[in-house]
Amino acid sequence: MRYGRIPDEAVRRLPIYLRGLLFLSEGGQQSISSKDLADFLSVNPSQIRKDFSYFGVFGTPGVGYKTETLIKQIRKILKLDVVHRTALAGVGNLGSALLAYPGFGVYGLDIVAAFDTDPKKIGRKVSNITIESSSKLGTLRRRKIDLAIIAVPGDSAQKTADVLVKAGVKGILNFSPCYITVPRRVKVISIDIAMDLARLPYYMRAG
Amino acid sequence: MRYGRIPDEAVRRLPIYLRGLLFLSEGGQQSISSKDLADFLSVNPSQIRKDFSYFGVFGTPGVGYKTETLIKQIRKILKLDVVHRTALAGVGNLGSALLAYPGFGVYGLDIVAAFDTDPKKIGRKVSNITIESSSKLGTLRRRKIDLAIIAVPGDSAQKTADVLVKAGVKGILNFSPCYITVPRRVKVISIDIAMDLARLPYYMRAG
DNA sequence: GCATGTGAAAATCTTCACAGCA
DNA sequence: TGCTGTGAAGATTTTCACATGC
Repeated sequence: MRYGRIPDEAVRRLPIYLRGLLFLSEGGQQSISSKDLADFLSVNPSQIRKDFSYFGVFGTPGVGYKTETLIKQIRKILKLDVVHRTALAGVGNLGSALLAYPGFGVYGLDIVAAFDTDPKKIGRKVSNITIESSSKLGTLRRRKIDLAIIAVPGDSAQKTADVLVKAGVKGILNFSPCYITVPRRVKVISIDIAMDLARLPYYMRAG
Repeated sequence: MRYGRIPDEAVRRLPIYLRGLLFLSEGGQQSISSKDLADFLSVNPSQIRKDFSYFGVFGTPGVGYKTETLIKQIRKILKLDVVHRTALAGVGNLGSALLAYPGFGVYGLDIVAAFDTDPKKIGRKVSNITIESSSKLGTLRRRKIDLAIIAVPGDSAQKTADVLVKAGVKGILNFSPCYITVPRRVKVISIDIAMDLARLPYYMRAG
């Protein structure tokens, strides 16, 4: 499936394309050109074609890409064609919101377990998931859970990551405002909400 | 304050540097070299020096940067030296979590108002903020609120953005899974949580 | 004719390497 | 000596432009 070196940026854009395609495919059009998609997403059409070519995704000259096929191919490249069982570590305000978040399903991601250290929370149900003790994180491998979301306070983020890695998790989405160190085989994507907000004022015009 | 064209990437890194500096300054060291900071953040020291130079931030050869001064300068560049009053649109699960989120204060960002369309929510207090009707969004300008967070469902995100822009907001942090169109003078930064998670499986090793 | 796929060019971003100063 | 600031080199990414195929 790989065609030479693939820019990380291209991987980052693939879910954007997928989201746009899913939206546009609801309109029922059988095929879509790179220009159609580019206009919709406000990006450059060549960029889209080049990105697709990195992954060996090809369309029909003079026509475009078959919408359904394209969606399937992108899903397959991103390994979203199989459901990924995901665990949540830390069921505070943010964690609870993530459990209720409706957007994951679209991408074949399913939060199937939630963990917290607070004894008061353990056993409680949030969005149909029963909160378990963090001491049970070791069961993840047996339960075929390969992704995890860290939504614990910063000071315990690294410790949580260590446990998750030991439990066989292969990818971590980190919401804590901390840099996390893991073995190279594990991928971490970090979202620091405050840091994104912190960039906004810079772009504000005077007045 | 501008020294020639500044890469967007440099702006994106500034809050990362700031976060690291705040952490390291707690240790009490008066000055810090680009290497110290780079090691701590796992980045390249030249990158840091070059980034600083874009903004006219200079250190002392042979010594480094004066920690306190550096923090102040970065805050000023990012316009975080004045408090930014921020509004939240949409007090669902995610919105509530954001209201409770402790990380904004560090960057001088303060959520001072929350809005929702659900009559059942209006008047209720969440994290000490009384939820107001979305019909009151027009009051933002008078209340000196210049930033906003969109945490409404995707299908009303654009409508909400339109109202916010009309109400004088100059920057928007968008959590809805939608592309939002605004006048050029307004900056939008979007965070699509599911999309970030969707990139993870790609990097997973087989097995 | 129309839209793809792709080398080549352009633009951008990162790292190097070193002169210069405390 | 040690670390900065910065031109220049290198690496990467984006865009162009056009030959190719439907």
